[in-house]
Formats: sequence, structure tokens, C-alpha cells
Amino acid sequence: MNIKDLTIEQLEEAANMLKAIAHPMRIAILNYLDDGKKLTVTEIHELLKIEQSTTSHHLGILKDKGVLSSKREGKNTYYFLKHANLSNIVNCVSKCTMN
Amino acid sequence: MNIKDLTIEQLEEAANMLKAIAHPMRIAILNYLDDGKKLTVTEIHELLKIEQSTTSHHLGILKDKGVLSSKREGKNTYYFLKHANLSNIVNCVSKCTMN
DNA sequence: TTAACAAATGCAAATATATAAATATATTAT
DNA sequence: ATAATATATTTATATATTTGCATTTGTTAA
Repeated sequence: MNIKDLTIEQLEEAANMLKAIAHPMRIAILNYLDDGKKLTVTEIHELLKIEQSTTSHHLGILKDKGVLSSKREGKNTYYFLKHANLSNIVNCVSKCTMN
Repeated sequence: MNIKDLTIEQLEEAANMLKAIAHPMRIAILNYLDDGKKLTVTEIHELLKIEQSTTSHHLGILKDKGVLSSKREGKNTYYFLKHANLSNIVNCVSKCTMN
């Protein structure tokens, strides 16, 4: 299938995924989750110094749009990249800002 | 410089770039502009079957955020990718939708 | 300079998103 | 069952984005 022939639904799915990533705090989250790292909501909330509810909200968006997965272990929920290659997107754009 | 140490300004710039891309019509536009192709506003407006002003608006956003460049030739303005590697982002996300 | 075409801009209404405070739910230990 | 901790959800307000119509600006040819 040619990439130019994406249906409107596929374009929307791709856009939703990118939209999920396209936020300063969510990019910062993804930068911490490279190399298969797994972090809890509290760890991320402390690393980024943002509200717990805001952190949970951002993680929910990333999970809902297929960027992250999560796994509960006791009281904690660990979040991690669903597809390792999604790091490339963040790396690529982040590098564009380092000139 | 470590990618984890991006400043808030750099995170915002990266987010703005991704936000520019993260729209169904704009992804469709970028899919047409691979391999260094150059297309006019009218060509894109006809290919995508969207209003001329809407097309121009989307192209303006992509240019403003550093995704596209443009070059006027007579009555036409040609738009093209500013950095060839930005195709990777679109390819990567688009492929995620083709499973 | 006027007509015709190409592209960009101003505007308004509809829709979507971000944030944080407050509250609710889930899990574990006592 | 209660307390303590971790996470998620609800809600409200503020802000941003999308779209197309109408208009304006830029360019070429007659």
C-alpha cells in the first residue's frame, strides 16, 4: 500500500498520535522513556515538577493514542513506550531544536 | 548535550514543530512532498479537494513552524520540505496506522 | 491600466485542548 | 475496617485551533 493512499481515518489516526506527542511536557516525558525505561506517575510528576493530576492526564493521553503502554505493579503504575521506534520521532524533532 | 536536558524553550519549539505536522490534512500534504517534490498551493488544493484559503492556511502553518519552505515563481508559489529527514516522522507514524 | 489568475489575510463561529483543584478509585499494610 | 499512598477522573475556566467566506495582495499578459 502506498503511503499517499491513506484513508481519512488513517490520516486522523496518525494525526492523533502526533498530536498526543506534540506537547512540551509530553515530549519531556518521552525523553525520559527511551531505551525501554519504565517510570511511575509519581516519578514523572517529581522529575517534571508538574501536578500529579496533570501528569496522570498527560500519561492518559499518550496511552489512549497508542504512544505508551502501562502496567500496574502494586500501588504503582509503570508507563513505557509501546513501540521503541517512537523514540525516533522525538529524537528527530528534538535534535532540530539543538542547532 | 543530552536530549533529556532540553530547556522549556526547546521543548516548546519541538512541540510546535510536531503540532504543525499533527493534522490530517497537513500529514496528507507532507505525504505528497516526499523526495524533494515541489507543489503549488493550487495543486495541493486540488489534490486534497479542500478550499484554497484553507490550503494556504495549512501551508502557512507548516512554513511558519519550520517544516516547509516556499519559493515564488511567477504567479505560483512552490512549497517543499525544509529538511528531507522530516519525511521520516510522517512515514513512521503513517506506517503505524497501516497494521 | 485593466483583466485574469494565484496566493495570502482578516474575521467569526464551532470545536478542541490545557490546567489545576477537588474528588474518587485502587492497592497495601495495620 | 481504617489509614496511607498512588493513580485516575470530574469539573470549570482559559486558551488555542479549524474552517470557509470575503477580501486583499501579488503577478503576468493583453
